[in-house]
Order: sequence, then C-alpha cells, then structure tokens
Amino acid sequence: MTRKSINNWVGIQTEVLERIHNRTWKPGETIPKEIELANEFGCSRVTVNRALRTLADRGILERKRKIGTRVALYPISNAIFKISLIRKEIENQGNTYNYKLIKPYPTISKHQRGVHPNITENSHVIFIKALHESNRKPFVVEDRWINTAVVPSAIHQTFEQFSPNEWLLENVPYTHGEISFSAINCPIENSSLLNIDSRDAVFQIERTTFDKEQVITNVLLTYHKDYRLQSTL
Amino acid sequence: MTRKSINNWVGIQTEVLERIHNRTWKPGETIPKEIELANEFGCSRVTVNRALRTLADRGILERKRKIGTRVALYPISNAIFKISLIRKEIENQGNTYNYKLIKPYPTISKHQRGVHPNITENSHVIFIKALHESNRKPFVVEDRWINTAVVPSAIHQTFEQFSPNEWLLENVPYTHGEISFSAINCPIENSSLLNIDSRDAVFQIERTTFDKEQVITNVLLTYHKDYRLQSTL
DNA sequence: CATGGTATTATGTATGTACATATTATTAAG
DNA sequence: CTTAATAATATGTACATACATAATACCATG
Repeated sequence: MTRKSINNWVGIQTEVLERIHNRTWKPGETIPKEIELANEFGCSRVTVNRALRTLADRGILERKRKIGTRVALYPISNAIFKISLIRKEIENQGNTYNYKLIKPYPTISKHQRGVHPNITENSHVIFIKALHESNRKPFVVEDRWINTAVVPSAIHQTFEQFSPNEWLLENVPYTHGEISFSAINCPIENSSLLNIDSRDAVFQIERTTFDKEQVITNVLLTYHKDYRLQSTL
Repeated sequence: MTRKSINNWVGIQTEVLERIHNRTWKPGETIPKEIELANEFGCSRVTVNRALRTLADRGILERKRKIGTRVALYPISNAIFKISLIRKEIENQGNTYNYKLIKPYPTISKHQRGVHPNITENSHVIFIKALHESNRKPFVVEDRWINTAVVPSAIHQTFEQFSPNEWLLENVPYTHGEISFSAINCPIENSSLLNIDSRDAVFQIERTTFDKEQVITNVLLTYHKDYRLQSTL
C-alpha cells in the first residue's frame, strides 16, 4: 500500500479533519505525534506543525508540549462575528445608508445609563444619540458616551454629518474591548425612533473599548425589530 | 542609533500593533515589505511573515501578493463566541445543572417550526423539547428536530436522562453549521416554562448543523429573561 | 521515603534557502 | 492602438536543521 503523499499544510488539515470526522481519532484521544504524521504524509514536521497548530487555534485540537495532540473532548465551536462599521454593514447588503443625529440628548437616557466606574469626573463625558437608517427605514439606534479625558478632540465634533461610530473607528485606535449581546423590551424613547411598539423585543449590542487601561467609549446599539446576527460554525 | 533586535514573532507582532496604534502606520497605508522589516528587526523574513500573517488573520492587516501589506482601513474586530455544551456553560459559572424533558412535544411548535427544505420526508424528523435549569431555575428551552435519515440511532434515544444537545455533541460529528442570534417576545408556550411573562423579550439562538450537504439537526434555544452573551474584542 | 536534580520527550519557534503564485508593469507583435 | 507575451515583485509555502520550552519520568541523595 503506497499512500500518496500530502505535502501542503491545507491538505494535511483537511485529512486530519476527515479522520476526526470519521472517528478514526475520537474526541479525547491522542493523535500520532508530528514526526509520525510527517513520515506518513511524506512531508516535513514543520508542515504538519502548521496544520495542527491552525486546528488548535480553532479549538478542534488541544496541544501540549511533551504530552502531544488530543482531539478536543468538547469541540468548542467558535462563532466569529465580524464587527465593523454600521454604514458598511448596511451598504454591504446593497441598501442605502442614512444618518441622523438626535438632539438634544434625552435626559431620560442620561440618567438611566451609568458610565464606567473608572471615570470619576462626569464633566469628562459627552453623550450622543443617533439613528442609522437602511433604505430610509430605521435600522439601529446608537446611544453612546465618549470619555473626553482620553479623546479630547471629540469635544469639537458635532456628529451631525457622520456618526460617532464612524468618527471613532477612523480616528481613535483602541487596544481591546468588551462586547455583549442581549434582548430587551424596547424602551419608549427608542421605540418611537425605530417605529415599533414599546415592549416589542429588540436585539441589543453593548460595546466598550479601551486604550490600555482607560475607557474610550461605550455604545448601546438597539436594533430594529427583526434584526438577526448571523454567522457560521 | 542601534536598535535592539526582535527575533521572535510575538515580539514583532506587538511592535507592529504598537506602530499601528501610535499611528506610525495609518489605516490604509502600506507598511514596509517583509524583507525590509526583517532587516530592521534583525530577524529572518519567515519570522516577520508569521507575525504579519497572524495579524492579517485577525483582520488588522490586509496582504496581497506583489502589492504588499496594508493597515486595514476599517479594522474589522472579530468577536469570537465559544459555543459549547449548555451543561458546561452552567457548570463553568459554578451553578448546578438540571435537565427536564418536556413531553409530549407540543403540537403548536410542531406546526410553527419549519424543517429544512432539503428534508423531503417528514417521517424522517423527530422533535424534542427540553428545559435546562441552572440552580433549579429555568435557564434555556431547547426546541429541536433531528434528521433521522442521517442519524438513525437517534430514534432509540428517549432523551429523558440527557439532552439532545449533549447526546449529539458527543455522538454525532458535524462538518459545518449556521448560527444566528435574535430577540423575540417570548411565546406563551415557553414563557410558562421560563417562568416569565409572555411578551417579555428573550434572547434566541438558532443553530443548524450539517454533515457535508445533509442537515443533521436544528435547534432553537430560548434563554431566560436576563441572559447576556459576552465576549471580548 | 521524600525531595531535588537530570534526562527525556513532544511541541514551539527561528533561520537560510528554494520555489510557487498572484498581480502589476513592461515590452513585443499584430 | 490594442493585445498578448514576458519580466519583475511581494507574499505564500515547503524543507532541513537547530535550538527553546514545558511537562513528565527517572534516579540519586539525604
């Protein structure tokens, strides 16, 4: 039996996936070591390494020095969501994008929304409320505050022509962030903007971004009624 | 000026990130080519390659043969959600897990939920409804159908001791899947199970998994009222 | 018998080299 | 002037090799 050799890492990756899938290597089991696989496939260990490393990055394999490579017992599927510009998201669907600044900022939301604990001076925070439209229909309400202690230039922006979402992404780099998804009954203030009934269920995304340890901004995105966030596994 | 050399790919990665962050290389700009960076950092091109490739995988850089490497104009942040076992999710929070099969399967949901278009024979589908509890409180309702044409062994399972979620993940491998997140006003059938008012907003995850081209299963997860899905950027 | 040092092992990474590939720029043919 | 052939270029990948590192197994010493 002469096995045809696989000498590219993508090929090895698919072969390994196939063996996991057809249960040659079962969940929790240790698979042959890199050198053995390299011999079998007729390629170098480095090539096998890259294939296995990539699968480990995807959570399909678990690797440890001296121990070896195991098939993950509870294969953690990663659902990856690409978070980009709201305008881009709408335009990518082939729809026309429109933007409206809501002002003045409603006092209700100002009191309802807490700012991050490590912002002591309230004077350092500005609030913005805006509506993003897709094909002239309400798409998402952007409720945002910005820490002007970190982004002083934000004070001079009116945000009438473009959204804070857009301005910040282009002008203020961040080191890391937190994001959460949830469902709420739409508060009256936003239901009128979104043209739906209050109490209608809406999808919400909350996002906070940081520059090292300092909070840059926090945004609450309240989507239109039938919004669905989709991805693949 | 003698620059201390960086000869590991993680070091180069952080240095590149720093330069993007402090705007030495601005969004949209082309950064020096691999060989130049290799010279500057005093390391091999392969090492630079790995650093840049990893950043490109994360959407921070864009690379093209012959063109070079650019800083992504609209840095796409990936929010990665690790989808695992419901039991694991609850136990990882330090809570006790309980499981209840709801039967018989309500005729309402059976009629409301469509099966995948490529399943022609309705006789090949079984329906299951179950409740997962965290600390004896309702956590999520699992509404599922399974294509027994692909998974015949599912017919012999009663799903009284363990959930389809658990059984499928351990016994039926899948090649790929689709997932979507949304918000709905809780239907009466589930609000009683979740111990909340009908019309209360709830978070829903719908997931379909495939074996090559065949649909294995579809599940609709309806979470308790205050559920939040969190991740980092 | 505990404990600390040492050998062993599998993966992790760095390097020089070679060739592959996608894309653009240039040149030649009509 | 258009078009096809060709050169040039930056990234993509494969390989042999060498050494680093984490985790275990083993052994020696008290």
